[in-house]
Amino acid sequence: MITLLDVAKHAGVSRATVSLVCRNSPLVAKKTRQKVERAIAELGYVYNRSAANLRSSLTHTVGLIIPDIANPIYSDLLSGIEDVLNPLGKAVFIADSNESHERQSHFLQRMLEMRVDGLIVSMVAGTSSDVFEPYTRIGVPVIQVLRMIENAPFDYAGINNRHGSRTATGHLLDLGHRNIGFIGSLTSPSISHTRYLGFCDAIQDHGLSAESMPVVACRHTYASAVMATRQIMSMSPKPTALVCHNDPIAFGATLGLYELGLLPGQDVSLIGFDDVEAAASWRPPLTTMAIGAHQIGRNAGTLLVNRMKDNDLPVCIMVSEAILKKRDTTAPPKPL
Amino acid sequence: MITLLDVAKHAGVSRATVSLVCRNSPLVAKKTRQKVERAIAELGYVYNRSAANLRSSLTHTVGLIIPDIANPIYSDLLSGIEDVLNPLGKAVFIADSNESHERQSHFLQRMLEMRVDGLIVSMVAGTSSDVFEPYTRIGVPVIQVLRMIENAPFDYAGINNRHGSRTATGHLLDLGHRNIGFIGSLTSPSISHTRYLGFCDAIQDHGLSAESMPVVACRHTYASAVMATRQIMSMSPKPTALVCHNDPIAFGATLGLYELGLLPGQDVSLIGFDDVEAAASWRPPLTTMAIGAHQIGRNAGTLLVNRMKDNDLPVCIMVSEAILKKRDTTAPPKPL
DNA sequence: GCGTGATTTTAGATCGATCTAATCCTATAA
DNA sequence: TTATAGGATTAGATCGATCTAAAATCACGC
Repeated sequence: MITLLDVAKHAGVSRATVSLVCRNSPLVAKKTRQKVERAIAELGYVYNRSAANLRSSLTHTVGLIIPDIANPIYSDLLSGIEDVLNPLGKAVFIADSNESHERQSHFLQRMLEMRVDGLIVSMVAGTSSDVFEPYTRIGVPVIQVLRMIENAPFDYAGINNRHGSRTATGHLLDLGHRNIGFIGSLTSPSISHTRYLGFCDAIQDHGLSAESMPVVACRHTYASAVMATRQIMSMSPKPTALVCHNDPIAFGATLGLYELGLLPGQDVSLIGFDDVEAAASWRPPLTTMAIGAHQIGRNAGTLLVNRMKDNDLPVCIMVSEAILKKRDTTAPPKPL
Repeated sequence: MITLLDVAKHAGVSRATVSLVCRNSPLVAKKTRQKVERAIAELGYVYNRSAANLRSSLTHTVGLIIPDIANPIYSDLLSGIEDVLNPLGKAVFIADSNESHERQSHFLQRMLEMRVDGLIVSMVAGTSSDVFEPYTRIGVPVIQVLRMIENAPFDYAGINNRHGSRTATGHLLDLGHRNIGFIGSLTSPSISHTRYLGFCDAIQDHGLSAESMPVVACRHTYASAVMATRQIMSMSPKPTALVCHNDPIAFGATLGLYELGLLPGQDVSLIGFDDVEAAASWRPPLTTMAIGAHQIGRNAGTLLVNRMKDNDLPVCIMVSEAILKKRDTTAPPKPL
């Protein structure tokens, strides 16, 4: 195995110099750098990160733990995070907890052992802030993203779910709907509940009773959403519009409506949440609340960068507002 | 920072013993193990993987590079890989090349530097086997999955795309369709072409001319697939059935058909490829070719395990057959 | 009590980088 | 010619684990 020493001998310099070249240090003279780079190429030297990490305090590695790799918002989130961190030479390592506490703590442990410079986590529902204690003890910053623990001493980047949901519901009320159903999520109950509160806010804003509106919940599969739609459409008062916890559920709901012989946007209005890539190209194009997952990723990345510079900063909570994307699944209710 | 030495002192044993405990060695006596484990807990010791990796030859880490984290087949693939590797104590690190050669080689470099024990890669279209040369030189095994380079000296786990596509097309022909369109992929042109060849095989099996059948291609977004569908349905001969490169494109095609006022499975038959989770719960449930991505992941994991045991094994190509999942989007052509 | 073999434990060298602080150049000014 | 500043380079210690081979301990029969 070729090491720094071999390269150094071959280039006629010291190990220290080669090490500086590998790290693009401005200290080393142009000529020397070229000489060393040639030697590296000629010998086929491969940098050993374990050795580097052992000696230095930074690993230039950050961990990202997400609860569901199949949910498209997380690929947007990832690209936002990488936008900020890659230019700084940080590699982002992704792990999918799959909504399992066991898997989540396994990855937490592993990432701690590899001494990540920081951790960004969208945590499994019901996570206690205790699980991050080893991180705080060692001084590794933790950033929460999209999901958060109340009063936990960690930065957070996410959106205002309650207000977004209120806006979504308000949009339907403004169109004239008076019987509006809510399809929540069993998979992320906490966010779903917050969005339900926003739903109630809007209903009450219009002087109506939120308690009388039909509510169901489902999991994040089309089959589950189709079933929930069938269920909610048979409840009374029969809804003329549906607020869905997120876009995948809204997609399932359109399929459910098709099956009932109802046209989304004509017979029944429908609004989603997240504005995933597929929402605009769905047929009919889905009205939804854009959360800007990419930007949230950038925010999380920035929070981490700041905290890596100075871990004594006060806790920072960055909450952005969701924006209504009016497309074709919402319209005034059909006259009887 | 607490090290092995601190734990050793606290427990009244040597560093070596603590090290053995950390690695669950059967060498250490039960009593000693408990003593050490207590010390670890009391001191809040965190294992330092960089130090371990520097000294030992294995890092118990494998790299996985995929081209599109948003495609659901890769989450199935991942879970299959983890099924095999996690029980052996290997951690899988995922990176998304996003179909970019630059990103792919960046991750290849990084994973090599961290000395992964093995690499599983679904490579960007047009990748040359040269990019893996550093891996072979150092002796790190590389496994190709789902996508492969012809004649490259690496193991492969995937499916028989040509035969699967032939089966899919044959199914439509058996139902009586004679004008069948093919919607290919611009994103993975190589696989798409192979599937097109299978399409032609089936057409020719039935004594028809493949050249006369309408063919279009699109990207992996619903919008692109909707447009492709509109396009292909206006070509002549007007197809009564469509073979789609994969399920997401087939989903887009159903949306396109709805928009044209055509019912999938009644007015026009439709078959996908992959059998992603959403296919069964789609409305109408999508007929497709199941590739068993989870099992392919297990196969890739197994190939890697074998090769980690003995890197002198001859190259092994594991090609499984896709299975027809007959659901509701395929039916005999409508009588005129 | 002692030899024997199996089981546990350990000392000390080692992996390959980075860090610190010192030294070596080189160019310019006095 | 020499002093000096500043840039470029380096020697040697160090990070925290694992490995090897040897030593210590234990169990047991004679």
